[in-house]
Amino acid sequence: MPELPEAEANRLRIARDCLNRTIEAAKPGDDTDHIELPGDNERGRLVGHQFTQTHRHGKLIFAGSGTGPWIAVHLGMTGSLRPFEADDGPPDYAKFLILFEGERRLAFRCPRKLGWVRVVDSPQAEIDRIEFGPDALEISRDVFVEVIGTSRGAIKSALMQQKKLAGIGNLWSDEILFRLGIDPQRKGTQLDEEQLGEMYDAMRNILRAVVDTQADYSKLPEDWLIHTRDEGAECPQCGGKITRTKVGGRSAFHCTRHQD
DNA sequence: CGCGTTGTTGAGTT
DNA sequence: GAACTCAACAACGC
Repeated sequence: MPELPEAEANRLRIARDCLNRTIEAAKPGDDTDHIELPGDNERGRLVGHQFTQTHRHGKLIFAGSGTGPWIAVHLGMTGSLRPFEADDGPPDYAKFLILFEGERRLAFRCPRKLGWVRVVDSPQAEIDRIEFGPDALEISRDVFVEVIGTSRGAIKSALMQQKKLAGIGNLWSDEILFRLGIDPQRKGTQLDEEQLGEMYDAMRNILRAVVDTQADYSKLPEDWLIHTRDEGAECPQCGGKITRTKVGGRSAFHCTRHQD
């Protein structure tokens, strides 16, 4: 589930259903080998506190308060946050559970165990520790142009580097380049200032649009790549052919006719 | 059964 | 030495 818009949709679920309720317990779920979760001490720190605020930076999700500890959550490839009622039971693959007063609970689902949960002092402390760059929806145009325009590697890889720019992953980097007609292999240093400015605008417009749907892809316009990410598919913009290649070790989909 | 996977990391290379 | 590349990680679904 997880790039910036998907993380934002998950953050919203905490903000909507899990604030201002005293935490009675926090505990690991089933089959938690090889996944990073808070230990006894960290879990104990949460008890008796409430979450009163949430925050997101790139793909990182936070919940906490002005006076207590925070949780930091990274969804990995397949993670999600699910508020639920005690009567309904936790979802499958729940790896971490927070029990609030009353019946409300929060589950961290993570079927493939590439995500993690930490107890931290503040969002900023964790963002600094991980050395993530500016959030993709917060970064200024000037900084974006500088950071991406000086990247010597593939433009797609540059957009996905969280230390340059936090929040973009494989799907939305493809969508941005598809919109602009730029080949994912092109180098950042080959793009002029005008192209970089257009990229900044496209990035913001695309991420905002996905956030607005709460990452429900079926609500996105038909001519987006997201609906056609298949080898050999017909390009919804120009009728060209969608091709899968490898860029920076990841699958990249692009139209061989209008992206160059 | 083999392959691919919306993420990151660390070792190796330019 | 910074920037970059790539295989590895875990485990599920097709």
